This record gives sequence, structure tokens and C-alpha cells, in this order.
Amino acid sequence: MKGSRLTIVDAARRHIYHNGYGSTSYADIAHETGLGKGNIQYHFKAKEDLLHAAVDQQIQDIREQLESWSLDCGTAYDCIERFIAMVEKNAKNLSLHGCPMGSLNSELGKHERRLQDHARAMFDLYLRWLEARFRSFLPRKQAQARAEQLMVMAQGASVLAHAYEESQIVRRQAKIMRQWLHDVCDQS
Amino acid sequence: MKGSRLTIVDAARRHIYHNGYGSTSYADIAHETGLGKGNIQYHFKAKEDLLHAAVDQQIQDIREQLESWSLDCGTAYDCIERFIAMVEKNAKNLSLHGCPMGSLNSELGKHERRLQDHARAMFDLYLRWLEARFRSFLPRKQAQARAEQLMVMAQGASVLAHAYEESQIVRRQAKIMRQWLHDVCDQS
DNA sequence: GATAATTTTGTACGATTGTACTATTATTTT
DNA sequence: AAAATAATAGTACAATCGTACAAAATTATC
Repeated sequence: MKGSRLTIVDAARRHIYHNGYGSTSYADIAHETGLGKGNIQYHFKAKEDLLHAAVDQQIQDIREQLESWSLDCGTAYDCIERFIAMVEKNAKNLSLHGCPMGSLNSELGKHERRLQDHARAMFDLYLRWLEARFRSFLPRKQAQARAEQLMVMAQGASVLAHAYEESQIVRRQAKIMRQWLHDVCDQS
Repeated sequence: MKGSRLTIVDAARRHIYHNGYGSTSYADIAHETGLGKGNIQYHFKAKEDLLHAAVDQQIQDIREQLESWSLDCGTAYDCIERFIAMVEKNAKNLSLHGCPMGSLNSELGKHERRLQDHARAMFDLYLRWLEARFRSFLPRKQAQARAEQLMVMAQGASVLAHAYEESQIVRRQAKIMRQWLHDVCDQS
């Protein structure tokens, strides 16, 4: 039996991803987990705590994911391609609910800047990891720029796919990202 | 003296852009316009009507903007560059509040799909206009793809710039877009 | 100028929200 | 087993929300 706290955080992550932070209430989480509302308050006194816990766990997941990629993949090129493959694999969810990082940051950036500071850390993880891979065959300044550019493409694809509820947009952009990555490597 | 209705829609547009649709209340608009709360309800019976009116006016603005660009610019290349110039010019606002189209679509896509249908029309305007320009020197299928790609870059830049509250991200990406546009033209 | 229509305002209401609090049950510690 | 701590549930409360409605003020129409 999984601990209540973890059950709550899992439900919170899913609900925040699907409905947004502002549209996630204690009642929602209580209903979704089958637990009492007071119980959830016991584990997370304020609503902000719930978000912090959800983001923390997602950060943890991202860390493990990136570590596993670093180990699995031979070349830096393969590593970066693995990132693109992840985007493509998640095309359906991205078109249905947007990017978990991007949409949360967009929402929090509007009127919860303090909370956004935490959510932004997810971007940092991917960006620094990508930059490190690009540095295998590019100088620091260029590696930084390429990492940013790749993340821009991934986020833009998510926004458009979500707006049109059309996963094909993500797949088309993934193809473009691969071609772009190939060209970037060629030039170096 | 500007009509009350227009005053309300203007305030609604600004407030929705800055705070999001979910965090925009009748009380907010009343306070911002100095009008009574009941008055706003008189002009817009339901909150959805307020959003529809705000989106309608924004669509109108976009239409006029695109028409003016079509007239001003000589070549299709110049037209597309004008689009990039607009993104760059709005870098500060994009970093502070995100893209008015993108962030609204992201929010509505989460749990107001019916309203998103309307908001998506803003994307359609830009995409179809861009596609038409690209068709000056590209076949239909490729023109469609290029328009989508450019919009992806613009939206991605907005998301990242908003997440980091860093307008330089938009400016860097605008530079990349210009280079990209140049290359696309060269290849044709 | 009287009458009708429109515009504006203020308030009231039911629903939902985050939070606080108490009581009850389960688990651990001694 | 007894005591203490942690966990769970239910309820209460003030605040805010969208909406409904009635009265007052303004403008238009004849």
C-alpha cells in the first residue's frame, strides 16, 4: 500500500497538469484520491505546499530521466535525440494538455511569480543538461544558444498542438528538430 | 467620451492578458473601469460573453494589422519579416505576460475547450496569412509547414521568455528567425 | 414636457474556495 | 496494556465568485 502522502502528490500532479493550478482545489484532490479533505490539509497545510510537493516530485522524475539518458546513450548526439524522441512520444498528451512545464510556468507567471520561481527549475534542468551535451561538440556560448533553441521548438510545438488539439503538429516539429540537430552537428 | 461597452472590453482584454481568464472577475473589471459591477453585467450577462467580446476585438486588431502589413510591404519576404519584427518589438511584454494568444489558448485548453475554439481563431489568422506569403515562393505544402514552423518558434520564445522573465530570449530567437527566413528563401 | 427605453448602480443569493478547528481512528512507543 | 503520537475525517467560517434582480438615473422618442 502506497503512503497517503504520495497518493496525494500523484493526484495533485495529474490534476494540476490536466486542469491547471488555479482550478485544482482540495475538494478535487480529496475526491480523486478517496481521502478526506481534512486529511489532505493535514499533509499539506497550504495549497502552495501541494504545488511545491508536486513540482518537487516532477523535478525528481526529470533528474532520474536525464541521468538514465546520460548512461544509456553513447554519444551526445544520441542524448539530444533522446530528448526529441521523448517530445515525440508524448505528442498525444502534449496536444491534450500542453507541456507540464510550459503550461504551469505560463499560468504561474501571470499572478503567482513566487511559485513560478520553483516551477522554472524544471526548465533549468533540461536546459543545463542539453547545454552540457551540446558542449561535446560546440563552444559554451553556442551550446547555450542551441539548447535554448531546441527548447523553444519543443515548447512552441506544445503550445500549437495544444491549441489545435492536434498531435501531428508535435510529430512534424520533431522531424524538423531531428533535421536541425543533424545540421548543427554537421556544421561543427 | 468612449462608450462604456468599449471601455469594459479594453479593460477586460488587458486584465485577461495580465492575469488570465480564470483570474479575471466582474469585480476586477468594475474596479479597473470605475463602473458599477451591475453595469458590466448589463453589457455582458455571462462571463463567457466578456471573453468572446475581448477575443473578437483582438481578432479585429489582428485583421487590421495584417492588412496594413500586406499593403505596406513590397515583397512577401518583407511581410514575413514584419511579423518577426512585431515579435521582437513586443519582447518586453512577452517576457512579462507571455503571448496574448498563446497563454490564453493554453489556459482555455485546460478546461474551457468551448471557449478555446474562439481563441484559436487568432492563431488561424496569423497562420493563414503567413502561409499565403510563403506561397509566393513555395508550393502549398511547404508554405504551410514553414508558417507553422515560424509560429512554433514565436510561441516557444514567448513561453521561455515568460518563464524566465527575460526579454533577451525573444530577441535572440528573433535573430534566429531572420536567419532561418533568409535560408528558406535561398533554398527556393 | 411626458413617456418609454436604455443605462447604471447596489445588493442579495447560492455555490465554491482555502483555511482552521475538533473529534475520531490508527499506529507507534514505552 | 497504557500512553502518546500520527493520521484521517468531518465541519465551520470568512471570503470571493458568477449571477439575478430591483431601484434609480439617464437618454431617447414622441
